[in-house]
Amino acid sequence: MISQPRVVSRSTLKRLPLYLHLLEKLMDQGVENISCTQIAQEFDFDPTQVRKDLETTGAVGTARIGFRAATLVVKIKEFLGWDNAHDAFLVGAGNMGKALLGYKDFEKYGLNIVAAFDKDARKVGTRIFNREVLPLAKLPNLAGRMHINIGIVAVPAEYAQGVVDLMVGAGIRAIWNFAPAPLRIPEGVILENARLTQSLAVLTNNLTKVLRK
Amino acid sequence: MISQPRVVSRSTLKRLPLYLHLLEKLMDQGVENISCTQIAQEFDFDPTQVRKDLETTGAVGTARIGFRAATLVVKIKEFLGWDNAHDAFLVGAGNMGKALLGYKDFEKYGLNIVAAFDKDARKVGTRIFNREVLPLAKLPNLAGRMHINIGIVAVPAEYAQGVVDLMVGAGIRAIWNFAPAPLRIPEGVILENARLTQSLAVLTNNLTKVLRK
DNA sequence: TTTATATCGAGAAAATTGTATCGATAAAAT
DNA sequence: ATTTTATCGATACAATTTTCTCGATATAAA
Repeated sequence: MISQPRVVSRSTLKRLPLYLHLLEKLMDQGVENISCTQIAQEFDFDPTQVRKDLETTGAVGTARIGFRAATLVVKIKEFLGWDNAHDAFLVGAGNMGKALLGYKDFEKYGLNIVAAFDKDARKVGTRIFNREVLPLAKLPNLAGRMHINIGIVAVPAEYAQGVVDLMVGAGIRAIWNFAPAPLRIPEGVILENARLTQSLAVLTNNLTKVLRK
Repeated sequence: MISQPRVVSRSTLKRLPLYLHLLEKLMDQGVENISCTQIAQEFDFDPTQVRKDLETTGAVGTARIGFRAATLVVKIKEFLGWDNAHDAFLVGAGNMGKALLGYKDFEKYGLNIVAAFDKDARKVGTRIFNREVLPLAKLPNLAGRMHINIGIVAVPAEYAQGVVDLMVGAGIRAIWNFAPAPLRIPEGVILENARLTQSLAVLTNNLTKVLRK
């Protein structure tokens, strides 16, 4: 088992889940082997690009056959860190927070939201999708005791930095941010922004261009 | 007024909303002018990159002063098509659909979700954030009459393609997809995927790397 | 008034990412 | 058994994106 300190591009990393979804769908349909060409066709990608992406996961295929779907799924999951569940805390039990708590598929992707926090006393004590909403003040203690590595930020922009500081202070190593705010984090902590507005920007800009014609 | 058929990179398009959020925050604080250097510092970007991004919107700055925040906001919004509201239909009144319906800020970004649709008879007729859930069968007729350009797909993966086909048939020009499924669309229709799993993949892969150390 | 400094704008250079080519190989067809 | 075809894996090439460099300009300081 070789553990390479590979340099993976963000682009590759973002394509891998697409392949994974497709592979799972195809496996449900009984497909056993799949070629890069097929995958590429599905997404309108270049076959070589797909091959390179798969290469980074360490998967090997055979000529004329392609890759074994089952092996590929395992390899991609391993590579993404989706083979071992990561426990996560979520802060902000608003709409976005609720949607995330209700998103069943996260488990498949190795993410396990074990508790939700909110500073609003009215929300504290309620249950959302079978997880109790706890007071924010309890986060630091619990995060340490439960060895939580991932913190999900689903609060309004103005509170986001405060929540992040609390999380980082509690030893959380990775922040998944849904708030539209630039966040400051110390060296060594991972920050990933999941911003809908970025995606929306691409959509509306393209639409505007098309409509102008 | 010059209407340039500019070639904008996706990357630039995705950074623009970040600048916009920051600008709005700074304007609230009374800031009138801002330099690319300042913006760059906030996000850890290269100042030149910020300057180039802003250039694509047609904004012009002055040496030693920077850009007028108010002008910049207008320019970015214009460029992204966020100055005129686009009406949108949403299909899928599940968790993700509800979260999107409850996301007040979309209005600020020129997106106005005017109706929600679902095929589940139990959901039809209920109201979510002040919008009635309508039967899916009514979508084509209504979309045409109301000149809807944007369709938001928030259904499980297996129904996504069917919903998209319905939308496209109803004259919808742009699809914002939240389902983890590859979608087929005809030439001329815009497809933008807003997939959380991609963002999650980047996060967990990085976290795995850090934890292995 | 003169000098220093911050910033823009434009173009060149570097880095990254994506695409094309080609030999090797394994299965299928002849 | 031989030829054909699909595919992998590696490498070279092209395009795109980011970063660097530099002259021009507007304000502030001396």
